Amino acid sequence: MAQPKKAASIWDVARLAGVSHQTVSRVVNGSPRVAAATRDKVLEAIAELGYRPNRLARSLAGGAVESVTVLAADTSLYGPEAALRGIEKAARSLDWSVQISVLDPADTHSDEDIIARLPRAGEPTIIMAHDEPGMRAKQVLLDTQPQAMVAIGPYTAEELAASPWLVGMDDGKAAAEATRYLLDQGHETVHHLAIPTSTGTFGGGKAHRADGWARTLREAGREVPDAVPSGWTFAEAFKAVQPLIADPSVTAILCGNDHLALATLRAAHLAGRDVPGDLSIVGFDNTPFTAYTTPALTTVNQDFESVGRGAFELLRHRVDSTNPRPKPSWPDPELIIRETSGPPRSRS
Amino acid sequence: MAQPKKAASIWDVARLAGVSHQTVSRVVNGSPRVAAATRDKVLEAIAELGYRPNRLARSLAGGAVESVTVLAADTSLYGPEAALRGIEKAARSLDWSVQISVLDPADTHSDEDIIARLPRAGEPTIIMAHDEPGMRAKQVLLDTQPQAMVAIGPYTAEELAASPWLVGMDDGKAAAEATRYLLDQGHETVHHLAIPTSTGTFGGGKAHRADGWARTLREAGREVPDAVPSGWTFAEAFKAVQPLIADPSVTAILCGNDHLALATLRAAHLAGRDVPGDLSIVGFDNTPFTAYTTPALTTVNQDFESVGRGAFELLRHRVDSTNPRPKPSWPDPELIIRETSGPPRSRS
DNA sequence: CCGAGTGATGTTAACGATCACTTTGGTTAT
DNA sequence: ATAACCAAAGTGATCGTTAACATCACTCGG
Repeated sequence: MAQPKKAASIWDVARLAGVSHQTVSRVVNGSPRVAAATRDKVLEAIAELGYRPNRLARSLAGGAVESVTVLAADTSLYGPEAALRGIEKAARSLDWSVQISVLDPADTHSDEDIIARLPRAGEPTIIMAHDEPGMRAKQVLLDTQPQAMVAIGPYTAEELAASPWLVGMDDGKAAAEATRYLLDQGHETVHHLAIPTSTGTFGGGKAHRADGWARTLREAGREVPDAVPSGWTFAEAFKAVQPLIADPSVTAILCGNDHLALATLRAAHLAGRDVPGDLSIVGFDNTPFTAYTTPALTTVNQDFESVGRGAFELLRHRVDSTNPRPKPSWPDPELIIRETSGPPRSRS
Repeated sequence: MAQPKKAASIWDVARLAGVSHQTVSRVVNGSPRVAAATRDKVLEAIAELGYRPNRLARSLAGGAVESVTVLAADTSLYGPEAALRGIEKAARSLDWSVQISVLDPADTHSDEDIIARLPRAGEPTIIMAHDEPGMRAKQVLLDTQPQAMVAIGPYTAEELAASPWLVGMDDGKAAAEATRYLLDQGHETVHHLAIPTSTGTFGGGKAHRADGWARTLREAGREVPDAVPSGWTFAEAFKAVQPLIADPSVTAILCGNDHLALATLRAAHLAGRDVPGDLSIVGFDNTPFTAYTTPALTTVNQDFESVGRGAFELLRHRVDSTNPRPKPSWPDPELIIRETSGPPRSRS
């Protein structure tokens, strides 16, 4: 206890078992070419010394890679969190180790900063490119080690097919579905409270939520109101949505995610607007809390976990092309209709 | 591109710059004993080759440690997430690298499984011991490498003082404060919907939420109803709380966290019980969404981020005792009164 | 009875960095 | 002029592990 005795190495085990270190290595890695008696001796020594292999040394020595680093910023959102779970599960089932490194959204990381997150050059990496820091990180890794990276984000089928390092879902399609549903309910038009990545520097891709929304309105020959930009937090959303809430001609708001939707619901309640009578609100992501708000939020469910799984499979293929390339799949979004949406109350 | 050309090593840089590998090492690590001209040559070579030091090799060679691994299970709860942010910030500001390894709550990890999470024996580790898998992990690490671990969890001042590897907050005290508040509002007694760790195998510590609640009721001479055990999910909480909702004599429920509180609020609404008229509900943790539900949740705020920071400082002390031992501090819990609590409606 | 094959081990050389020394020159004090 | 010193740079060992190759003792077929 007072003596922080150093951890046993493969050599200590070898000495105690009376064999060479290489034989110990063979036992540890389950090589078949070890006599049963020897194996037992070694295992005994391992147990006695409490030996555990040093993963750093192992991968330095060029052993199998079997480790992924996930770069993510905001893991408090349900989508990324679920995708992460998918990656974890897929990786664990193959005995890969998974490390997560969190990018600070406030901080603007320099390129070196981002690269320094990786334990070594060429470390297999999955990037959650759903927000600004993630998209930055994607660019940096793309320039640095494109062969050992995969990014998750909102992309169309074409984009996915064109870029061998992308995995994602077509958020635009999902937004289109939600918008069409609101139109079908009889709303004149649908307003949009947009997450930061749908607008500004990084936004504008056809697979983005705002794009799917606008496209659908145009196709239906409706007026396309300006999308209202919001920050990621409840407080920012609450503030940003006020003009929409105050405007009685607004009867339906599609929100960029469920957090924005909850803030909108709250704002509507405080302003005395009835939901869904005066105003329909639709969220995005099917975050667990949405089923338990009052009224319960209508939202769009997407299978993030399977996207995470797909990202891991693709990474495995890219790192070692003997692994099969998973066929790109975009899980179909599913609209979950609950209590915050319905037909507009007919004007008197 | 086709050629996944190997990453440049320190030797490649040395050769290109016409110096020894050791000089390159000096430049990279900012040693003062390098001539300016040499430094420039080396930096140029580094830039040209896109060299980045291999962290694995570096820590193998016995360089400064400067890396923490955080073991956590459920990071979707606000508390752990905020604590993690605290660790991240503290670590980054000293240029330590942080890896997170997620324990699967469903899976019962074997001891080796948990240990295998660490990149090497002796890796400095912080464990989020707020749930079952975390508590398991704490035990395992305690047996394996107590000198390089710190655990975060609910502990009393005495427990914290006695165990040099613990950091935490006195949840019992916080629960006591919330319970006293409800009693002061005039409620006969207060019921408790408990998180799994407050009951069962791991529960029962004096710093646990359920304990603070029961203690306060006893001290006030009130009847102490059985705590109602709940799982972690909304669905489990919703189901578990039904008997309390159905019982009209129940006028106040203290919930083990904000998720349970939201489920309780939803259940009360569906059962037609008015909140806070018929029923007061108090949550725990001040999860961001609590300010935006309708009615907004009364809850207990705790400064998780500073606990995370404290954990990192303590770990630094334990790994290298020349670093000062941070004085244990338990940030004071703060009751945030919003709209789900108040005096009971007087019986007619 | 001998050479080839084979299964179980040992030996040596990386891997990419740091650490503890050693060497090389040029100043400075005596 | 010479010892002493110092800054700048190099050399070799080392960290814990795996890969590649070498060795050794058997067994087996001809």
